[in-house]
Amino acid sequence: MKQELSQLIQQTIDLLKEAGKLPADAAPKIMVDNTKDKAHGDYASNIAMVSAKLAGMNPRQWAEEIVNALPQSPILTKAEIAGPGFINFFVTEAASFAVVEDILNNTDQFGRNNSGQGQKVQVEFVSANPTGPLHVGHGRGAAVGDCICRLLEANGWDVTREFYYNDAGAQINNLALSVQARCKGLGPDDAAWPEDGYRGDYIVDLANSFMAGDTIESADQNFTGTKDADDLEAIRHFAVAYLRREQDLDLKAFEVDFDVYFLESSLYEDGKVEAAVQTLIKNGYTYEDGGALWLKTTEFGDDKDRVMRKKDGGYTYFVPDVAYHLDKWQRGFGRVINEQGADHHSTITRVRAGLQALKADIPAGFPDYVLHQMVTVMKGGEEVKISKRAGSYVTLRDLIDEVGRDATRYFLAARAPSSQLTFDIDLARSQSNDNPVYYIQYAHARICSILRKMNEQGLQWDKANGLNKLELLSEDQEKLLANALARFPEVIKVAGENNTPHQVANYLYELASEFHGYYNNHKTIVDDADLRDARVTLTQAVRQVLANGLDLLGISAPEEMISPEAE
RNA sequence: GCGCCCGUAGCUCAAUCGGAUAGAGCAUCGGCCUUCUAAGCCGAGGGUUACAGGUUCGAUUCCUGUCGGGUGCGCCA
Repeated sequence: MKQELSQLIQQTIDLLKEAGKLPADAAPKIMVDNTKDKAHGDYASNIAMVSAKLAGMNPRQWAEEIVNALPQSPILTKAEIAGPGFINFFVTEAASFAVVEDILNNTDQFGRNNSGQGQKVQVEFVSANPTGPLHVGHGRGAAVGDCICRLLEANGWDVTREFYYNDAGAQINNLALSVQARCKGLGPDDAAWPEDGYRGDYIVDLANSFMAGDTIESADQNFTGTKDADDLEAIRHFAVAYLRREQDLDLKAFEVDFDVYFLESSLYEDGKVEAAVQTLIKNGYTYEDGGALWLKTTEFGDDKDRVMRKKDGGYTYFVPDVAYHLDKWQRGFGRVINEQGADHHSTITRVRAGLQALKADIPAGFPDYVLHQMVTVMKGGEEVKISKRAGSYVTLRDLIDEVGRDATRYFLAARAPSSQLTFDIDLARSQSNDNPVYYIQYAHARICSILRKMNEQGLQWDKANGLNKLELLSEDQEKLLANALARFPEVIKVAGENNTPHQVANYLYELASEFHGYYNNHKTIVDDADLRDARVTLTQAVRQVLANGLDLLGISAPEEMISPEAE
């Protein structure tokens, strides 16, 4: 609808140019918005205010010129000038309800577009170190990252989901030492306990498993505990495999799947780290100082240069990161999005600087970053800081166990990533009107129940008849519902462009609210078969959009709700 | 000290690349269950959008500064 109106305005602008009332080279940006107040019509445009200067008139006068020049259109009943110069469009019932047929014809494809044109995009998210169970922050990354992927797919992109494992380095060493200490029966309070060792209960389980000779089957390797507490190398491999499996199970419970698991260690094995370093040296962006090798990141906007190779000969973490992102680029991903916690912010400049210094024709802004802020978990009015299993943090599994997958996904994805998030466990687990997840799902279930109820009464929904009789929908709320449905494609587009899945969540809440209001005020199963078919048809369109939207969030669309009493 | 994010109703948050009278939910108060699921609906009160300037037809949104909260600032990852 907005598209049609935009075209109409464009035609009008062209006519006015021909009439000499606008400079021929004027190209004002045409915007058509939904109105917030139905007294302002169905849609509004600010075109007169934007282009008044070009026409040398005040906005209201100019709006009149535009309205007078508007060509006849079958979708328009009238256009009014209001406020400082808005043009308010009132569209016909037929035009408003046309979206219903569109939805029912396109079913699960409705709202999607092909603006990505099948181009490859890679999204890296979660990327937790295999040193413990996933925590809430990883959960937010998983929810936001997965929703971003779903949005990109809905916008026609060819998406690869990737998880980067830091399976090398000091943290893993620390992990191995911690497990070894547990294998030897030591606890965090013992003098011989490794400094900064991992203290969580899962380390005990891990040590027991190793000493029991368990076999760990993870995605790409099997490892059997050697029961030898002195074999640190065996412990290291076993621990990584064990925790990778644990994280995989967490992600599975969250229904987040990855296409590629990329191991940091493979960058060393394949010589890609060394190759990147040699290129940086060759390009003249490095120097030695104090026994270390430095990268001149200041030439690319950093506030100081960074050490690449430490005095002990090892590389700092961002060096394999640079090699990794070069690899992404070489794999043909013209667009890469990294979803990670805001505490990794400092890496952005370094990685981008390193990529530029490689002189590989990588665009300066590559890759894109979506950073999410911290999550605070509340329960019983108090902040929850620890879980038994992990010790120092709340795990993703804790949340899923407490409130379920759907609610966890919703709450972690329903806020702008750049905002700090308070996760209220009591709210998320409440099966009541307080809880937006259930509110949206309930709207979907209610619509499904309409068909069930009709079936019980021996009535059939005649879809074709319903589509023919949409003109019978004369209630204000019906038109508002249709206008809300028509917004869905734009929500997908905007949320996809901005990597803001929370906009989908907000939209669904609004749509559900519109529906509940309509449902309570107007009976759907009425005696008049034509009106009944028309109303059922409208509600089925609502159901379809709710289902499509919930799918974008990775949340189920139940056909009926389990009543609280049944639990 | 420097970088980044944030500051909107008592609380949790929205506000469609700058649009009309800043919206929801919770909480508070008042209505609605012989009627398709009351897990719901309708209504009321509640705001100097932290503060001060600037840009313009118009600012919660953009710019500058101040204050406040968070986070990062290692030859750790």
